[in-house]
Amino acid sequence: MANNEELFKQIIAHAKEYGFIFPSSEIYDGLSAVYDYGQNGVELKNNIKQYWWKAMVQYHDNIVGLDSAIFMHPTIWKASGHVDAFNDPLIDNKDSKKRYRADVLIEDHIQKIEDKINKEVEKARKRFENFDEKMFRETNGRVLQYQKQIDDITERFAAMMNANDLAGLKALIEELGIVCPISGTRNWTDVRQFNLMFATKLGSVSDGADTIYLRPETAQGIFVNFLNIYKTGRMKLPFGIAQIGKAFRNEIVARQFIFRMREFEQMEMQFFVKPGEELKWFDYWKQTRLQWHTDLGIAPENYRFHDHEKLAHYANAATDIEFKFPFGFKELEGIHSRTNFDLSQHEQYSGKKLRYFDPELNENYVPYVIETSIGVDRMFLAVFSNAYTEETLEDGSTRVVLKLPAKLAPYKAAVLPLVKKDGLPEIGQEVFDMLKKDFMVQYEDKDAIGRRYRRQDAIGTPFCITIDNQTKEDNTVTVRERDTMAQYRLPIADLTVELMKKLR
RNA sequence: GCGGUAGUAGCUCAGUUGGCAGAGCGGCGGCUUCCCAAGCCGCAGGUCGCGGGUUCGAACCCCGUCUACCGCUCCA
Repeated sequence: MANNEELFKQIIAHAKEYGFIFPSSEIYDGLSAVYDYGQNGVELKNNIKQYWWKAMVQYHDNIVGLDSAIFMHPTIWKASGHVDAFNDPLIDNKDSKKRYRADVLIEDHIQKIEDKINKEVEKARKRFENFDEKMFRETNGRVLQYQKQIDDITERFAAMMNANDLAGLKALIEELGIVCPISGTRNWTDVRQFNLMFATKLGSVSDGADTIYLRPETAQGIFVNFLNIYKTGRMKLPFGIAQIGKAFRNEIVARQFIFRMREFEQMEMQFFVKPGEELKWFDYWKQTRLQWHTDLGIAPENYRFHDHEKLAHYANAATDIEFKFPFGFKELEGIHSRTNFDLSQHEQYSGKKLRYFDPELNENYVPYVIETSIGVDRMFLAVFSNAYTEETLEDGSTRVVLKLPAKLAPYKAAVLPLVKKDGLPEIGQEVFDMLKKDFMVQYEDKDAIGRRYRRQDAIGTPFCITIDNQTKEDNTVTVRERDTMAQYRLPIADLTVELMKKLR
């Protein structure tokens, strides 16, 4: 495990040293869990997005794209459930260092009192023949006393939750004598609210509802545009809407480099299907998405499905594609069967009909949805950490090479005159000018050739094109492959076509 | 948020008891070189994470703080 920690640190250091990822605001001491993508990182990231967009939008005639705004009407987040779900009051026990949801602690306490009532009922049932449970519950003194406690607590608890009275919740927990199940003490911190949505203010929304949120997921932008795209695109079920965009979550703890950031980017596709067909399509997307990953040439054993046992309230099936990161298998992509929950919620909150008219059945209904959702940054980390390789060569020397899938590499080729004289740089410039129209290419003529190869290895450039004296005679160049270091000669005129072939 | 560990040049790291802030690699300008880093010459690059305190004097001691990594916790 220590080895993996060391490896992860080296990967992070490499990402910085070679212009892939920098800590945000670094000259001001940085900003926790925010990162910037540097000159090579932005290329790799863009290539990942393009690979996804092509696979989803370009290769499916029934999937279209969308770029919805980050700002959205605040009611959307009430409809989606995020306003409530992202507002948990949390409290820590200072002795056990464990954190709990304050509302859950109180609910558990209420449950304990209910258990006591049930015990009384069971005792009585054994004692009396012709036991009338309803009568007993309504008349037994001890039960009534317990029930009164429950009613009191529930009433005050509900009022506090509605009023967002955090100090009151703490007082209630202390008053009820709730102890930490681990430490057994009542040594609690104050109750704090962790709202996982970032709020900001918009100038003029009616009725003082001027708080708006930075979206915590891109999916809702798709749902609220369902009708627009269905109508204007003349879409027929099943069809999908794909979107790539930033999302923001005020994570309590954001950690592990770019794995969990406060500002991150998602690639989401919502696939609308006929009710009853959702599980068929769920399986289809499960396989299709896994295929997308393994098509990159990354070993399949780095991936596994993790099917959810406990489903969210809106889902009737869910799985994660997990990837073997340097710190273990973690979620890379989620595939969820979200039923018609989201569209139904938006129907209810907006008062608009979000329905599909099915010409075959001659009736309309709210479509079901299969969601595929992958984090761009997590994909970046998966590809990057998988590519990072330290090799010892036959002659005992070492090299660090990023074995990136060629189509994702920041630069596709480097043009390198073998020496900086004899007219070779001039030819190199011509080759560079020819290739740059179709590919990201680098030209470099400083330092010994071996050193330049190593530099290109370190940023994952799959091909190095070397100009030598023979080039002047027959217009051929050496192509050197990154992973094998094998070399072969090609006519300059064939370079573009050959590169295209290799990058498909 | 709690605990542990760390922060000195772009990177990796030395820095003795408190006494002129260093090395290797890398970068830049040259030289050399016809195929895989560590040949030669030269140059640039630092408020020792930040703030305060102790001291004649602080990279070093004390306090605070920020950031990162690991563990706990959280993750519709």
